[in-house]
Amino acid sequence: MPEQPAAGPVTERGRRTRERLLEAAREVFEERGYNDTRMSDVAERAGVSHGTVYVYFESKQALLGEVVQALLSQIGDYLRVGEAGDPATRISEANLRYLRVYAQHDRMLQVVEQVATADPVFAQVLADFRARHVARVAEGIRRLQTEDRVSDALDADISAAALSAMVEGYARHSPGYRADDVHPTLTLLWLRALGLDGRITAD
Amino acid sequence: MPEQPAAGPVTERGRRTRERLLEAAREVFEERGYNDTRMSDVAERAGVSHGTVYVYFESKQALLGEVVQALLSQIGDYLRVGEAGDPATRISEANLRYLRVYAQHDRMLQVVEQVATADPVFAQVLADFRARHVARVAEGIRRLQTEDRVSDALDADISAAALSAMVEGYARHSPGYRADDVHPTLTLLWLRALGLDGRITAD
Amino acid sequence: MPEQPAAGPVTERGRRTRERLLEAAREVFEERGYNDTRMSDVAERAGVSHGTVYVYFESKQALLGEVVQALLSQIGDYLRVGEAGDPATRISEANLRYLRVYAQHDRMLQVVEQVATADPVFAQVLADFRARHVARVAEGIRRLQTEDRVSDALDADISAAALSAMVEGYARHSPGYRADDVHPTLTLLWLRALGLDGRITAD
Amino acid sequence: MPEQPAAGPVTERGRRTRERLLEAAREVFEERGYNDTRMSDVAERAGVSHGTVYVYFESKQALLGEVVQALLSQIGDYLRVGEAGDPATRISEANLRYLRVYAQHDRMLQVVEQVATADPVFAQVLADFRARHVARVAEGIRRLQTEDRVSDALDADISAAALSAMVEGYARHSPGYRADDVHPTLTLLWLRALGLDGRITAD
DNA sequence: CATGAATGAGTCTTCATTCAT
DNA sequence: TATGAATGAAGACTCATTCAT
Repeated sequence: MPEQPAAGPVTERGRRTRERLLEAAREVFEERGYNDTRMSDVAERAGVSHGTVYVYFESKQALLGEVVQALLSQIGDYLRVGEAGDPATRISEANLRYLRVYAQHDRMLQVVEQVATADPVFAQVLADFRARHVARVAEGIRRLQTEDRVSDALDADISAAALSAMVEGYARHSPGYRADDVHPTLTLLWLRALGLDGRITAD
Repeated sequence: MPEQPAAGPVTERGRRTRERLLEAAREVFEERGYNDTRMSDVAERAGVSHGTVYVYFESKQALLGEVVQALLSQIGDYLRVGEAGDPATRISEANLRYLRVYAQHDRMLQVVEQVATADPVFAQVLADFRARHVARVAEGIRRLQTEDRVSDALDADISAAALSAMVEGYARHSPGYRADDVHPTLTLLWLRALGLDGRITAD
Repeated sequence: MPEQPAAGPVTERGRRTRERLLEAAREVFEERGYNDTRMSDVAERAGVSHGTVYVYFESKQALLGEVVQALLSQIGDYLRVGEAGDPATRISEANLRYLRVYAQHDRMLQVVEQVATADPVFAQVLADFRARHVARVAEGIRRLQTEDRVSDALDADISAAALSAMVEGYARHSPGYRADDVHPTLTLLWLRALGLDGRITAD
Repeated sequence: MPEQPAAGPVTERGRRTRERLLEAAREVFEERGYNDTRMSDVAERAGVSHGTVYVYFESKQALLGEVVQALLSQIGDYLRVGEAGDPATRISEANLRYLRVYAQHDRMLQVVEQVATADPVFAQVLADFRARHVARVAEGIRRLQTEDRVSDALDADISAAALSAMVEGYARHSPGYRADDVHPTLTLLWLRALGLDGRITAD
């Protein structure tokens, strides 16, 4: 009966407490950032004693790890757009979703980045997440290049990284943007950059 | 940004010590991030005693403030491109500079961002810096729109923010990129997005 | 020594759980020492849940108390040598047993001593145990002095304490000794010190 | 100007504070044992703030380390007896010194042993100290065997360990003994055990 | 009997900052 | 100006113990 560290809760009550702690942690991390959050803040927010946090999470870092994992998986799911429709539509939809989900998780993503600056593990998690996203975009661009719908003059990987960064960066640095308002322009930029906006290109 | 202590150093020796401390601070902040840097690390790196740092800087935050101020002003100067040449050339040149200077100050910029997450003052400094940059880009776009060289379908402010974010975001998330290698693709994307690449547009 | 909780276990199952806990405690105490042993370690080793330990033992200290009580009584029994035979033989046999039993319970005895350093109750238990042993030895010496087989120049109590300490101390500080190997020398020293080795003494 | 951890104090004031801390630590460790001593106890006893302790010692363990080192070196010096005089006199003198120094450092030695039970580093330090002592005694016995003044029937190493343990063990387990009172008996036992008491031996 | 969730007192340790010299 | 000794607030983490189920 060896106990794994922070083994999952067995009873329903335990499950709920753990859930409450994760939610509380997400909230408090968002409000104060990682460094300025005390474990007891999280406990208090969850309505439990501060020792209880350590029943479910090995350390502050581990707690953040679980919050981040949940967040990224949630975001990842939301971002996955079906293969249906023409490229422009798919891109448009993807951008809209990105802008929406980013607006929603604004603060928490900032916090993860903050931690990643000083912690290689989180830096890797974030880099991987981003890399997967970019890889999907690059794949799409390559397919369009095969079909001669996107110019081969563009490096698919760099373009994917750049266009993804454009949307992420816009979202990150424009606090309080309204996804539905900015989405048309961003998508238009994206499509025109790739030459997918119906214009006749010279190359 | 926090102000300097009472007055700058008067003697030459003092001036040099202060300079050494600023340089040491920049180095150590880059290596360990803000939070993980101890004032004594900075002192040690500068070859002075622990308490000496406080002779020149009121607090750790003030020290960072001065480092950042110097950094941003240096970057700002470097980024200012002349008004000469056609738009494409100017944009190309601006992007190249941005990619180069970002590569150079990679870490320190990350660190500032890290701090900005938890400190409104630095957040503002960074936001202002970015806003000035974006405003200049937006101004350029608007001028081109006036001249009918850029479609009015694009919102100038959003476009400026997005394209700036594209370059900055690419630089930020692509560790070890070579400015000269990625620059053509990024500039091409930018120009095509604005319709400045010589292609005949449909709108 | 702390007393047992309200009453011993009533069911057979309870008796077995209790036994398992005692054995687990002995093992874990030996492995990690008292302070570094967590109650949950004991529970885990015994294959029961965390809280179960408190069903049978009032506290960590009480648990140790029972382990020690069992240990000392077991050792005490083993050490009791019959009155038969000449003194030299009896002493030889006693030493052999001591060396053997000490080797066996090496760690646990160290642990008790460790605790005794900070806990007067255990210090007393240990002192009493030792005192009983020494008293028996002293009694033997006094008898031999009465019979003029041991010089009156030796203080019986001090000698008893010293010779007992010699064997115990040897055992304690010579990790991995082989009882059968060192026993002859130790016994010889003991006998000669008392003048029981057949040599003609001058006094 | 790389700072070694806990670099030695530079000023006289620092030297004195460090000294006071070491003395305070020795006292408090003796009074409460290692585990029950809080760093703030030491600080308080030394009349400084609790943070100051960490200016001079890296950790609680390191602090104990220094106390022990000082103690053992002090004891070691005191124990070294000159080569002058006949063996019996030298042994007598050595025992007297041992009993005296042990009585003096009673508690602290116990504490070290307590810690050694759970900490291999201290266990080693103690073992080494003891081994050096025993080695010196064994060397003496071997010399006497060469000169035919001690029987070859005795294993020199075992005898040395045993007789040393006899004195140490007596000292350890007889709280409040008076060195001058018990010394004659202990020395007599030692000498007779080795056959150095002027009696004619049979072997 | 057994479980495991919950508690909270207890401490070490860090480090920005102050200050006497 | 420079030093380095001293401070003390702050916070993560441990674990014996309790208790509702």
